[in-house]
Amino acid sequence: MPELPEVETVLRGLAVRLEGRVLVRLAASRPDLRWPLPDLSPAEGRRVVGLARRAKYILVRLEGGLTLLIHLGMSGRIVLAPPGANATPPAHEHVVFETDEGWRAGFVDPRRFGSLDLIRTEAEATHPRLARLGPEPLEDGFTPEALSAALAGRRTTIKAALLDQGTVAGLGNIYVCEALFRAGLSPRRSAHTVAGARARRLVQAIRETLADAIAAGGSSLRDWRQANGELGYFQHAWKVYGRAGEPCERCPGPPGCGGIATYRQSGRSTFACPLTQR
DNA sequence: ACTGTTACCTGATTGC
DNA sequence: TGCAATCAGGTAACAG
Repeated sequence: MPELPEVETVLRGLAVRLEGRVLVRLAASRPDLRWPLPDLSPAEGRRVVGLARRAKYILVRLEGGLTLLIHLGMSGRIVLAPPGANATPPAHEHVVFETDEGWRAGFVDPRRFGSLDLIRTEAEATHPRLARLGPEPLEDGFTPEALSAALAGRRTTIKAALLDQGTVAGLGNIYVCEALFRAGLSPRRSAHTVAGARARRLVQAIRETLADAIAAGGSSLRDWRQANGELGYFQHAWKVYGRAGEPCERCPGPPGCGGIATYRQSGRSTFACPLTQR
């Protein structure tokens, strides 16, 4: 569920309570999420030296060269509880961290597509889940040249290529739809035809979409919340996602356009304006 | 190597 | 109202 802006939002909320603190207790209430949970005892008693994000992963770096690697999957979130708060944990809270200040951070994930690993910090770059990720879209390495090089020769659609975390890291179904709308590119366009001016437009559109979403605290679909319990509000800024049949803001209105179209691409819902996205 | 499909899991919504 | 079918923000494993 959470895509890059939501993960970034969770990370920022979590950092406030974890950075510089000692993790005095880590406890799992089941043996696995998507994969078996690691033995968390090596992390206990260690100080958090910093938090970072790579793609949709949160990296909690601990003193002594260990990193907690968190992925929220489709339904994962972090629920913070202040010291002395009512001890009833939320439903589907599978793992909890407690700091020396008494704050608790619970990993809540009904669908359990999320994951938690404990790895050596020096092995981050070579970890199987991180090694093949493409460039961070908000960093300097994500250029039109890099994007068109990554798309060259690919016979799949631009939408599928952008959902591939090896092309660019952190996009999911919502932000791919939104970025393609902003770029004026059809989700069905062949990936390899996105080069030159189209690649420049797409890089810009992806950057702007993500930056705007982060500024809004992410999108709150259903009851998704930030770590501090607040709702993000970027869902109100969606131009196409979830807006099937509505007129798109770039179209002059009827006649001419049946509104925003929705269709399935590789099992996922796509939303796009059939007139302004080519 | 590349591409599309399936599977993992629960809960909310939709349709009969 | 009840129940079944469908759909969800992700990604790894698989088949072709």
